[in-house]
Amino acid sequence: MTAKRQTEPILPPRERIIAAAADLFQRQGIRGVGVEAIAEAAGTNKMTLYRHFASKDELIAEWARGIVRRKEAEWDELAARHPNDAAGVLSEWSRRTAAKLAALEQRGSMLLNALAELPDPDHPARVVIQEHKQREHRRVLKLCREAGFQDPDLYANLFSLLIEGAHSCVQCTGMKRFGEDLVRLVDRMVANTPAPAARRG
Amino acid sequence: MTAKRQTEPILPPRERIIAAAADLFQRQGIRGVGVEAIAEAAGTNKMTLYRHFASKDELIAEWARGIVRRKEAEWDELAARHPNDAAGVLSEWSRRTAAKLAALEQRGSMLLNALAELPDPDHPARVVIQEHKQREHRRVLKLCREAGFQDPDLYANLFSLLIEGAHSCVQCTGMKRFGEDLVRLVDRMVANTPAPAARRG
DNA sequence: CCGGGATGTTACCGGTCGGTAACTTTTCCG
DNA sequence: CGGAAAAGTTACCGACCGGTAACATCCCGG
Repeated sequence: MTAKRQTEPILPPRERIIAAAADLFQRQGIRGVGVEAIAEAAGTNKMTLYRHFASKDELIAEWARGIVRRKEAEWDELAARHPNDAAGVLSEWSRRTAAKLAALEQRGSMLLNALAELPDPDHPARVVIQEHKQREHRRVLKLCREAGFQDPDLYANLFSLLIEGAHSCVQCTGMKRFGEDLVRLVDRMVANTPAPAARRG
Repeated sequence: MTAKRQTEPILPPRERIIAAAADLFQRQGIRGVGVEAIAEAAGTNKMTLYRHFASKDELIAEWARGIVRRKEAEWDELAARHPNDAAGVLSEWSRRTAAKLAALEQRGSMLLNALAELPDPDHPARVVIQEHKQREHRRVLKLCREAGFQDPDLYANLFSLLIEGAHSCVQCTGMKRFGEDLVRLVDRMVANTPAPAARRG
């Protein structure tokens, strides 16, 4: 038995800690879970956690940075998959969002939840998330311009309101089919481009 | 000096406690403030707090019940002020929402924030909020039907997505004019009623 | 094989948390 | 005025929080 337990993935502790934190944050909330529980769930201990992260707040920020990184990579990938089709990118993004929201019931976007749980405007995670939201909105605005909307700012805000609203609405049961209706509404919005500049099909 | 301090309003402690909790919850988050701080901010002490509320969770629930009560009263008042004008009610609601969101910068809806901060599905405040959200969505759906939309379910979801999205977006700086655009979008939606049943001018 | 850095273990720190007991003071009303 | 209910005061409880010190151990590359 030289190999202790290879059942556990051989991921380095740092990434196991972030993965465990992501899981616990989602189920119990960021402030509802202690560092000890995170370390234990990661199959390690508090000391190792503090060797990799200066503080719990920094761990939270790093966890948020990972989510942001993946989200922006997905935007990039989507733009590459639909070249010269800004409307298609927006439509496909709404489709993916709806699918993701249907998968994880309750607890909408952990980025939004983190903003709600961390009111301190100087919290490292908060600035990470807000900067991401600004970049994302600029990207959406650019897409709306490329899609040829007559009022890109208005339509960019419409898109953002719909997407963020969907993330919020999953927390409240009772609103049925918000996922399908989200893509229907975005598709309807996209169909309204009067000058379908660079629309391929 | 028989009257100690009449500078403080003579509200009974119970309401002072809820008011203090509302203020602190908004500025520091629900989980970020302790009962002792709430009692002190209310000009009283922990024992009195616990004579009026069985636990912190029950205080949170009572605070949420107050918000819900006022919100539903405002819906009622709006319906009474615009009789036989469902579209006008929806439009006016978006206007009021935009004004409220502009007033309290950052930290969108405390009801949404509470859902994010209290993941436990059995938390008393959570059920209070979710039941309210269901009632509110039923009300919006009824208004959409009365307004004569061809697809009331879709438009009710659109309205909810826009409103909840606006509450979420105020947490992320950088999205400008979401308030004005919210009312523009709702008015545009309302203008789309093909059968303006009972629309008065 | 051996040495050093990365890990694991245990115990501990001060502080704060939600919640309670016992008791004193105020208030208010019959 | 009298007396009881309500409110205030102080001290305390066990549990947990984020964070650290000291030390044992493992693993891997030179």
